[in-house]
Amino acid sequence: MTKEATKSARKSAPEPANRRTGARASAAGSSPSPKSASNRAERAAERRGAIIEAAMDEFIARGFAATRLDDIAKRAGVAKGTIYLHFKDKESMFEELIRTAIVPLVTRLWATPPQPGASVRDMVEGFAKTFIEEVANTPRGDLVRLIVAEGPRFPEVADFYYREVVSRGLAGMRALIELGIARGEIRQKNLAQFPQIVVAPALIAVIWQSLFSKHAPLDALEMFRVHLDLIFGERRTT
Amino acid sequence: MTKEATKSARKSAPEPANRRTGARASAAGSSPSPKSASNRAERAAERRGAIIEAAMDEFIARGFAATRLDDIAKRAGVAKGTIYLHFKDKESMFEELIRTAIVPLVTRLWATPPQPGASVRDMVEGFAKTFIEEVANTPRGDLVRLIVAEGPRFPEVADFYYREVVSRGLAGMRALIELGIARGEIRQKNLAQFPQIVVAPALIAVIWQSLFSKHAPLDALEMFRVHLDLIFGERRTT
DNA sequence: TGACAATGACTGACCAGTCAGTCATAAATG
DNA sequence: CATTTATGACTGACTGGTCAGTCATTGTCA
Repeated sequence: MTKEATKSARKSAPEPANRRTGARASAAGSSPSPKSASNRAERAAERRGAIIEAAMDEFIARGFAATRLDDIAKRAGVAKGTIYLHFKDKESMFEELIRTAIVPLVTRLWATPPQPGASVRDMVEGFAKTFIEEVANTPRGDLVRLIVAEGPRFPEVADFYYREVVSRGLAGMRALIELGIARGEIRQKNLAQFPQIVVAPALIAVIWQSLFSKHAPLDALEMFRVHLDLIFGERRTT
Repeated sequence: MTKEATKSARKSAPEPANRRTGARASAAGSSPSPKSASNRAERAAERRGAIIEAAMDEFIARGFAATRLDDIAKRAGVAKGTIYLHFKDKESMFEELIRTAIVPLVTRLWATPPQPGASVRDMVEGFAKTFIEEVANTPRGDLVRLIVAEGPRFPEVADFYYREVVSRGLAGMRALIELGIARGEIRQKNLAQFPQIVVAPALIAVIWQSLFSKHAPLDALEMFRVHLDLIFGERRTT
């Protein structure tokens, strides 16, 4: 080791890159005071947010074990001790992180406009479109990969993910499939037993983007459409 | 940390379980015995094998960063220094490990009896059956998860995996799909563009087994059959 | 000013990688 | 063969660096 330590630059992960253009800095500024966050509680919340965001980036880039709290602190623009004012320890920080990140993600996904007149296919496709645009093709997708990666070592996280995302998501999808069957849009009745099948290409897309996209880019949305053609029958106009 | 260290028992991962029945212990006895490894080179190879196996278990259970070489050594019944007689360092050990584990895995998978008279569906189903029985429902499946987990941090591994498994596997699947289309077994012509779709449920199965099977067991093979029904049309007799 | 927030130097556990020494085996010798 | 010498696989205590978590000190708000 010794000098290896220096070789691959001990910098934080890849880089903030797209410093979330102060969006949050002002986000806290819902208060009338124009002079940024002068209020104590506000500043604290702001810091906490910065820590969470920084930690997210680092954990995604390096995984749980290889992430250093010093790096998180540096990236968040905060001293290491500050982290411990907000989180008990590294482990619970990780768990809480995932939890707080998933909720808005799922909310966002289920916020699809109901569109009463739409066909089931359109609903599923709209859902997929949102997922691919908002998750698979963005850093959020890595969150999913992170859960797959660390899940077995963090049963709490895996359980939470199963309860809040997987089981609900599959239940919702199953309902949609049953609706599709009832309406005659879907032939294959057994499909309702395995909603996973409908969702599978979405997961593939997430994994593909973070592992192989540099070797062979994947048009995830088009792939999903072909998949839907299998389920609902062709409809391509192209 | 402090006492945390003790809490979750610093034991190795889950357990060696099948102590390689003292093969070596007896070797120390009278050497003339032709059986077991009495020869120097043989013993070395045996040790190397034990290290690889132990390392595999540990890496799968804990991920790269959290795995301790002391644990690998202990599990392999070898001193830590011995590891360095066989591998340059932890990182290259990990890479070599994956490489040596994948080759036989892939070989095994492609060793499906060609069965000249079989339909394309039967071929794909046979392949899936092998995969699910030999990979998804066994510890080998965790190897796949390990690659997904560590891939981004080990570009070498990801590249290797793409070259040796993904691109070949998809090419083979594409050929099969085209055959299916030519034979009229498959309607959906666009499917050949995305062989990933055919394979997707297999990957889902692997991930499901290691993350969620305790919450809700998944009959992977049945799921795959339903998926094939989508592609080839129903055929269920059950 | 008093109370609380933030800091970052510090501690101690931990662990990858090393290396001087051991000893079973193989080769050389009588 | 029996005995001595050479080999190198194997060992595990040790080193140097790293990093999670602490806490005395310093800064800031109300």
